Amino acid sequence: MALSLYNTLTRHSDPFTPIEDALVRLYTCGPTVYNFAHIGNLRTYVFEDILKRVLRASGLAVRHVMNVTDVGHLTSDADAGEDKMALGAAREGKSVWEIADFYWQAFRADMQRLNLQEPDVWCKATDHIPEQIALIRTLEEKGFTYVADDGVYFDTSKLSDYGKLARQDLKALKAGARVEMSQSKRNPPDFALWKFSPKDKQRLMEWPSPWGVGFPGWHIECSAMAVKYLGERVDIHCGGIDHIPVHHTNEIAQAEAALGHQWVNWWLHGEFLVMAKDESGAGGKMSKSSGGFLTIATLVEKGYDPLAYRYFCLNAHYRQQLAFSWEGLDAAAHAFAHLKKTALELRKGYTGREKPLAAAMEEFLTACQDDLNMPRALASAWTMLRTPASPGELYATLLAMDEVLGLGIAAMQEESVGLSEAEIQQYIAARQAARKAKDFDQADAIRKELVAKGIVLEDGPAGTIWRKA
RNA sequence: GGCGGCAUAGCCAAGUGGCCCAAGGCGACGGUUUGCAAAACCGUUAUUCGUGGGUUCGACUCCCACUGCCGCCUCCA
Repeated sequence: MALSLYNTLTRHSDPFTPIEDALVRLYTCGPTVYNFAHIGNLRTYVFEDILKRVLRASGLAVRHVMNVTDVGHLTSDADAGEDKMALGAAREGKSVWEIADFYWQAFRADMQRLNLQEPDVWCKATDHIPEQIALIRTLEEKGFTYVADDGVYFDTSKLSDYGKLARQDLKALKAGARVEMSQSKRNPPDFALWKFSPKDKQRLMEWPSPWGVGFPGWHIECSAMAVKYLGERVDIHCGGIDHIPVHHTNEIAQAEAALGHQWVNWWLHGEFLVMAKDESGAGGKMSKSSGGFLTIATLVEKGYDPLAYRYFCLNAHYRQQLAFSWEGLDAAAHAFAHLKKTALELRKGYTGREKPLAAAMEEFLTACQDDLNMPRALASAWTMLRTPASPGELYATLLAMDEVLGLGIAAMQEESVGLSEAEIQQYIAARQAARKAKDFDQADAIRKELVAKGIVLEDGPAGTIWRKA
């Protein structure tokens, strides 16, 4: 059993070994809580959940830390742009703290609906201002910072290996720069560790610091909290692929400058969900300005089970862009419904004593451990369901696989409808009588009546059963 | 403009030198079943992997060119 993971740092897949034998220190960049998470954001969290489950299925314990970014960072680089949290607060007529709490809870609800296991530690940026200030002080003492008129900056020219994660050529970066560089920065890639509040107005969120009243820069929170909760060395740090060039690059810079040694061994990044092109030609990355903004709530309104979206994500590899389309989601929803029906059927023959089929499990786990190849793992699950074995064994195997898949097999229930079981049985009996009398018009009328109530009848060898339409 | 990635059946998507005349799912079609259905099950659905060259005994898999699409370089999962 060998787990291999693709490391952005080395650009290839390597056998994974944790620093400490049986404990994996995992840090995943969490949400900025000023709006609902869209399904593109959520794809990354599904990938991280799979990672966690595969680590556990590989016999490793995991300590998982996720941050909540509740400090109002700016909508664009440097001094331009507005505070995202303040924007949200103004939009909804609430305080920034209410906004933060509301959207954090909304995020947790989304996680629950997608069967994402919660982290062991949730940490909010605003609860860790002293830790962030302490980290900036350390950097200052070591000579990595400078104070400009609008904040304290990290001097990237002091690090010889700045940008190693993104493998960016700093000169090329300068040449291609589309953004005007903040006047106060010495080098284009320099980034703020602490920003001062504007002199003419009070910010909704600000704190005193040795350098003046203000708020922490965006990158510093993750480093400060990761060190606090996971120690000076981290096994795996994850996030979306967009974090490679800026956020994670800067996290590495500040953390390694402060610690004086390599900080994270494995960087894993999830690719984007992109919108399939529509007739108007619109498509690409999901964002508020273009390409639509779909949330779990949107999917539920349209009648999809959130887990159908999880299944949809599992059908593609996490390092591959996944094109979202309603047709694609429909296909996943059908597949998921089929799986559910199969599981409920197999469960009838399950006593709780059956063991998972060893060969099938091995094939499944091998796929999971090959850099989380869930499409292959899922394929092996479908193949397993066709192997000659007792329903109980198949169900036991499916349950074991679901430890990783997280499709909620054990919790699946026949869906309830408006009518009681006894009432439905009366309809069935009446139709049965009509059928016996060869009065098929009457039998079909009863069936039609039930369809109108959302119930479908199916005549099988064991009699007539019903299910929700 | 610079950097990176991708292109596999109607759709989604694995595979990345011989096990591939290419996994799995969805859809479609045919069959079993049914009073008719539905569901389920069985079968069929790419001799071929964007196009053109090259390397090799052998390429979907490596190299080059071309075409198309996407992402990053700016807050961003």
